[in-house]
Order: sequence, then C-alpha cells, then structure tokens
Amino acid sequence: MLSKKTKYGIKALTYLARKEHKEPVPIAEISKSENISLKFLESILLTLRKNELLGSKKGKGGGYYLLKEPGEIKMTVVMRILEGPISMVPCVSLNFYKKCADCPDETKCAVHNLMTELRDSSLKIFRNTTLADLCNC
Amino acid sequence: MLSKKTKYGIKALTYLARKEHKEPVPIAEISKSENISLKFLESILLTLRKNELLGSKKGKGGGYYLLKEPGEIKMTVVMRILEGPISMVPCVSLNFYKKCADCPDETKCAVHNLMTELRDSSLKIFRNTTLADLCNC
DNA sequence: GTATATCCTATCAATATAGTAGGGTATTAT
DNA sequence: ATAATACCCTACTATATTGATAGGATATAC
Repeated sequence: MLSKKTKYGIKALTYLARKEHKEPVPIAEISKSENISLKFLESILLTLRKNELLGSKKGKGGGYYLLKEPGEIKMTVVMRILEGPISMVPCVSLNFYKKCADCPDETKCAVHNLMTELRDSSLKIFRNTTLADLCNC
Repeated sequence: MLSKKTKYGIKALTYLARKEHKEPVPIAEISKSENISLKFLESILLTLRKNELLGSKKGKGGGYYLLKEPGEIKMTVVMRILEGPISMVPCVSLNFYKKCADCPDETKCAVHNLMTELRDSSLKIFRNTTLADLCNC
C-alpha cells in the first residue's frame, strides 16, 4: 500500500507545480484545498524541504515553493524520499541493497528475479514521469 | 515492502513446482530447505490451500502439493492471495476498488493517474509470469 | 510588537507484521 | 488397533509503522 504520507506529498507537490507564479504557498492553503490534515502535511513538507525538493520562507507571506521546474522533478526522487526504496525487497534495491539472510543464491531465487523485473518496470515509469506530467491530468 | 508471508509463500510454491513427481511434500522439508520458520510456513501453506492453489494429504507420507501445473499458475493469483491488491491505492484497484474520501475527481488526481500506470505495468508482469517461469532461474 | 507562518520535538492510538506456543484432529503404515 | 506422522486451528506477543495531534520555538512582514 502507498502510505498517506506519500499520497499527500505528491498531491502537495502537484498543487505547488500547478501554480504558475513562484510565490510561497502557506501550508494551510494546500491543506484546505487538498483535504489534508494541517499538522500531518506540515511534517511532510518539512521532509521534502530537508531533501531539497522544496524551499520555504517563514513569517507573513511565507510558505513553501518548488526549488526546481516541475519538468525537472522526477518521480523516482519523490518516491524515494516519501515512500522509501522503489524495490519491494532489499535484495533487489539499487540504492538500499541488503542481502537476504535466508537466501544462499540470489540468482536462483524466484522472489529475487520476479521482484527485479517489477522494480525495473516501476523505475521506468517513475523515471519517465515528472511533476509536470502529473499536472496535466 | 513485500511481506515475508508473500516471500515465503512464493518460495514454497517454487519449491513444490520444482519437484517433478507429484507426491505430497511435508512442511518440514520445505521449511528446512528454504530456511523458513516451520510454524509460520504452516499458516502460509494453509492460506494457499484454502485459496485452492494447493492440495494437502494428511498422515504419514502426507504433505502439500500443487493443484495445477506450474505453467497454469499466474503470479496475479499468487500475489492477490498472499500480498493483497496489486494496486498501491484502493482507488485504482480492479478487484478491491474503493473511492478516496478526500479526492473529489479521480480523473484529475495526480496520485490516481500515476498509480494507474504503475498498476498496469505490475499487472502485465504478474499476468505474464507463471510459477513455471520462476523455476527456471 | 503583533500577526503570520515555518520549524521542531514529543506523544499516542491503532494497526500490521512476523512470528511463537500449544494443543487437537485426521490419516496412514505397520 | 495403534503409534507415528502431518495437517489444522486458536490465541498470544513483541515490535514496528502509520497517521496523526499537541505545544511551543523561531523567523519575518508590516
């Protein structure tokens, strides 16, 4: 299952991307528009800022804004920040690889091979999709 | 993340599929060979039996066996039994559809559209992969 | 200085996961 | 028949994650 964190994060990013002007958008505005709990959204946007997807401005007239053009933001990056590894098992992860304790030979493991295929197809989609693509829905 | 339940289930099914003869295989044998906790594996095989993927025979010389040819068992079926819906969000699920409470228009939802694409590519893989394919690793 | 808004930490209830424990029941070989 | 084998079922538990909520600290515009 996709976590609400990721779901809300993508929705928030899309909301920001749809704004043509680059002025900071307050959390409350996104929260209201997208029906997301304010405090929960706050922590999500904080994560996105710490991972250098968003910039922020404090005080009156402050809020969050994209640091790059929507067309420059790939979903691989977004997914890894919010949801974690693209792979469903650590033994096929490119960025978070970890050997299975129970599995003597990865190349002969059915799970490993199936999940490798799955990861490849997921990666293909996430790599070829940017925030800009998601705005044209 | 893929649950251990699914991981172990697939490994067990593959183990059974690799046996050429059709004699029942005791849980203990699979458990030992695949390094899976006996009791946990027991509950997994029980699930697979209840979902008509496996048959069982009690008593001495008993055990579990496949009810169909490995080439007849698609991974869509296996995954839905063990892991649940293929889709990462209910609003794009074919078999477990549920509308999102927070989302007024699915067709304009970035998450919905991204996850639909993802589901399609996952389905394609699971539909085109049978147990027989996983044995040739 | 006050209203606005982000930033940061801590807490919490609910749920799922990955088992473990222990016994009960059915079947089969002998 | 009976002992051995293996399935069947229920309940429990420890741990982690999720999806929040609460409260205050800090920065900025006016």
